[in-house]
Amino acid sequence: MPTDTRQDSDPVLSYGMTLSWDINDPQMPQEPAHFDHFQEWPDGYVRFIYSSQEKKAQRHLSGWAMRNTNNHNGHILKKSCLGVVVCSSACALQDGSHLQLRPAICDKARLKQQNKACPNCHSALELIPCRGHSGYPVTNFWRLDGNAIFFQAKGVHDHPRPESKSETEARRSALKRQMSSFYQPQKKRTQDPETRGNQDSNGHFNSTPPLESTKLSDVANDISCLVTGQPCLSFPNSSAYRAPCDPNSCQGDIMPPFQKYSNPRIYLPRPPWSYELAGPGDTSSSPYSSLCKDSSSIPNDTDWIHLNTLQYDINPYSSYERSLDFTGKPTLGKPGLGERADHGQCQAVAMHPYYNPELPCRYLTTPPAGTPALQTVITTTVSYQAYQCPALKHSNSIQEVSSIANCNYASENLPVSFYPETLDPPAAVTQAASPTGRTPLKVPGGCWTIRPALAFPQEAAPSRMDGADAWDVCLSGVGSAISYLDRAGQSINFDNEDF
DNA sequence: ACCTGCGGGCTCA
DNA sequence: TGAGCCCGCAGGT
Repeated sequence: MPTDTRQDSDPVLSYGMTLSWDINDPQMPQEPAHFDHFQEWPDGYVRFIYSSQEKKAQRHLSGWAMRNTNNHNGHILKKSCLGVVVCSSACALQDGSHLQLRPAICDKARLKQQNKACPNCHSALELIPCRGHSGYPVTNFWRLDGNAIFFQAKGVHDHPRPESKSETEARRSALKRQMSSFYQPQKKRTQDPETRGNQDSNGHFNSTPPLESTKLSDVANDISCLVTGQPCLSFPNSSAYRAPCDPNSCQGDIMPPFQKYSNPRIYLPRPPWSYELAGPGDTSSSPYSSLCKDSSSIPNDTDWIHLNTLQYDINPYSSYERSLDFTGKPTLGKPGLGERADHGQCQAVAMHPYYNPELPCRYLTTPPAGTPALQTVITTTVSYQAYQCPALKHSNSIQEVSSIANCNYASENLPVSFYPETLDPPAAVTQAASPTGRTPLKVPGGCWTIRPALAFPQEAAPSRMDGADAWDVCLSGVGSAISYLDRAGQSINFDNEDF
């Protein structure tokens, strides 16, 4: 039975955190009185206790791309984060967003995934490894004990969120359903020359061969990177996309009823913020309608169409979490990049925009020698305050950046908003901020913000660059976030012709 | 094809 | 010894 709202709405008071235990303890808390609601995006040094009946917990699911890691303990399942796949050139989509693909769990599949070119700029795709745990990937531990599933996370993800697992699964299942009805209409359509090869003036996709000459399975795999049922980038009725429940807990679970749309063959990712899209309902004038007319314009590799714009991990929550005295053994910081050579990231350090030394970024930062691991030195005071989401393009203002990112955070990364009474984002934010007693204010346009007064402890370290720069660089999706705000304030207007 | 869990084995501190 | 990683295998979807 889940804990009451109050408990879960407070990271500290989440039931798992109220009890003192460690995943490695010989004896786990017996007969837990309460269970936490499942957290799809656990971040920070958190612990949860789930019911053994919780399906997602049973499957050890996570929004993060976690791969199994052998810890030589049959009773404790350990998983480490794979990070996120991005374009090596960090190319911006027309709306300013960036690729944030979910790394394949399978090593082979992941290599294959990285060998693909970014269809947006034809650069290589690169894997940003997670180094959120003292230079190592964030690890999650699962342990079944009695009627409880104990979950413990160690580390703070230092990369954007990938596409969630549930999104991927839902998209694939949706794709399966669509593929059956796809082939016939497509076959007919390819006989119509007017419907082919005229989607992209840059030739990015217009050379895509007809599906008849393309393995359907390939198409399926590629399209599988499209999102779950977001039809043709149009939002026929934005209200249909408003999450009927918390977007965090329901990511991918709540599938837009795409079947009802007239042309459901092409699905584009549902950006995180699509949950909140409440703009003018009719977007039938979307430029993407042209794409929808012709499935032959489906890019060979549509992985890139993952507009995870706002999934940057700002995590005031995590900062708060890190201020706790974690029961785990502190881990001294380790050199980050140097030890990552085996991950093939050295080159990325030199080439990858995310690692650009001239562009201070969390991905680049290496814990200074002698600096305690981040989880052990947190004294971060997260000052929640209202901040107005700016409605301007690509600003260098850290405040604007952070506010945007936190808009997302507030709506999506709060592991506390899993209750019907918190389904309303403002309510969720309010609850999230409640530990500090500070309540965010609603921003015109429906964007709720929580702005941390301080950067992360890492950023606060002497060796780290100015926090504003870091924010500015790392939050590469801000452009699209702002664009979204623009759109939200006006109308949903996707105009990426590359689609 | 891919995900997932398991487990052997290696390196390093 | 513990942590982290790599790899292969098997079962499932």
